Amino acid sequence: MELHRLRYFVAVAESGGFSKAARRCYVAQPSLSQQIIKLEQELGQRLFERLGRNVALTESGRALLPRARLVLREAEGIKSGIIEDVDAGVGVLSAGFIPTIAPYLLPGALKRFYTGYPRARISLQENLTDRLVRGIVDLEIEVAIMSLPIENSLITTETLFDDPLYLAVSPGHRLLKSGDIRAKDLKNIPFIALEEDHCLGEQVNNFCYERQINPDVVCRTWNLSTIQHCVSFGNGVSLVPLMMVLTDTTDSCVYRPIKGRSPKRTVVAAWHRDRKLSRLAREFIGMVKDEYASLLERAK
Amino acid sequence: MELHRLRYFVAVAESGGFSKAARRCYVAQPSLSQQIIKLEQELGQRLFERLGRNVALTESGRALLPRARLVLREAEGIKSGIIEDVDAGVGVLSAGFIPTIAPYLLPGALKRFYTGYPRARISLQENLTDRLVRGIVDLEIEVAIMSLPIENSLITTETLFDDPLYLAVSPGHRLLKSGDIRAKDLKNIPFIALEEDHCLGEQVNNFCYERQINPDVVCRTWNLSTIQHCVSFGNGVSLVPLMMVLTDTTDSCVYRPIKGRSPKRTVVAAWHRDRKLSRLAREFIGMVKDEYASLLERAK
DNA sequence: AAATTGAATAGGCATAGCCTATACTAACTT
DNA sequence: AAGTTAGTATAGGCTATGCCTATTCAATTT
Repeated sequence: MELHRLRYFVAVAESGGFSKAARRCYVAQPSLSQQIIKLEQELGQRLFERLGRNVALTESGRALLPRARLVLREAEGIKSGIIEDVDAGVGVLSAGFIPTIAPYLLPGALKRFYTGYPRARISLQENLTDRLVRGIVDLEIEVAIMSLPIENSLITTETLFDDPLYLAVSPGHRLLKSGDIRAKDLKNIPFIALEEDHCLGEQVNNFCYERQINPDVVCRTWNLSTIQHCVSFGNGVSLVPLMMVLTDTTDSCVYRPIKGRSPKRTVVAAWHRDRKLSRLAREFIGMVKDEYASLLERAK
Repeated sequence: MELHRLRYFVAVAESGGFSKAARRCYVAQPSLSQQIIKLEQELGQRLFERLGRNVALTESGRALLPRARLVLREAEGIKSGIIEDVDAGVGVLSAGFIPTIAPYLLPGALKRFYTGYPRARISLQENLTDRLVRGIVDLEIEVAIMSLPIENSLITTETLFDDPLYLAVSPGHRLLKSGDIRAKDLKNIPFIALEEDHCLGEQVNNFCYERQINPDVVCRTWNLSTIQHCVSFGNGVSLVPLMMVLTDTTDSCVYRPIKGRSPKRTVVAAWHRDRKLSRLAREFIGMVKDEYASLLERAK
């Protein structure tokens, strides 16, 4: 089944003759006759009744005509169609988030995205950094929102913002009584830590190591919200990202910045070095950034 | 836009690589690469990002994929589709009727047809014999229901039935008092005739001429129902086809057969000599015949 | 009967698509 | 770090397909 044969067929059916159809298609009449014959052979059906100088569709021909028109219309519309689709933001974006960002930025970013591009869809993956990196390299993920460092020369990053880490304590904790809190104040205080598989856990670890704090880790967990609950129950303190602080609507914990060289993580968008980001991806990155800015704004 | 390029494109998109796609399509990898490049040129859009051994769809590629699948699916389904359609009686039948048959047989035949072939459609033309003949010769009409004679060597006919002509008189007409009615009884009686452009008018004319009746034609009309009304008002008598008699639900006229060599017309299906009738056409012809038989049956 | 119109057939030609061979590149191994 | 492997792109030759012209055949028109 080839398209030019369908084109010829439709031309004959519409013009009512091989010669007229040939002129319309800018080919010689024998060429067109041959192609019609081949089409008839391919379908195993006679398509026209040739009666002297008149040509009529057979029953099979009548059945073919609307189908042929449909296929041709679809095929001819492909080029304009894909351009329109891209312009209209129709498409699927494969994005990734690390678990210590997703709960806080994804909901708002998603809302912005679907408002701006109602015909687009997102295929989302929430995973640890190394899995996301693998996904990017394997071209399964177009862009991922994660945190530095990323050690992979195949990956390009664009920094979105710095997310400071705040100290989370239970209400009435004794640290709250002493004005500003500094890194050294954390020494020998019961500490709830995130598993080191998470980059955030690693980052907190490094911070403590650099400041020569040896925290008294009473619990390691996989989940920031678990940490939050542990802290609120007075089991210890922790360092949590500002985006979590800003989206915490409970009053179960009290959060304080760390004075001095305060800890932070750098949030980036990451994609394959050699890949040109799609429009949807670029827009989405911007929306994640906007969402964080809007969290800060609302907190004022 | 050619189909094999779309096939290759879909294969690459689905298999995630040019080599794998080439194996799937049973072509060499370079051939496939070339066709993809040509497709990209044709669309003016890059469809894949080639990154080392990985291949990913671009935004345009993602937009193309569902469209390409659609076109291919439609194209591949054409052959089976038209066969199914023909089997299922999907299609359009171009049929013709002469005006002195259509009102009496068409409604019933149509009902049978749409019951038996709900997905079929009829394109109908009601016209005088010579126009229908022209339509058949020009292949605009596949089959026409009309009456002999038909003088055209391009046309084949199949006789469906003989339709006797009955005498129509007003109730209480004096002819009713004298037992059987014979042709000679019509002499010098006011007569309502059909225009001779209608074959029926011609046929009645011939009948009278052959029997050496010289009817007193008080009115010539174009329409059998006008004749009926004229007769019922006592303006004269007429010869009308039995199918009209059988479908007349009023009691405004009384109908009587003509004894002796009674007049009749022969109703036939006519089509182009060299044309093979479609299944729908053959079925339709049968239904017209059935409808007449059923009129006779009901009248018993 | 001659002329005209239109479809089918025959045969040559050009090109599009396919093939093999090879180059090039990236990623994985040792 | 160098070699190996897997995969895509490029080059060049070949074939087959589609197109062309010329011609034949059939039917209708003049």
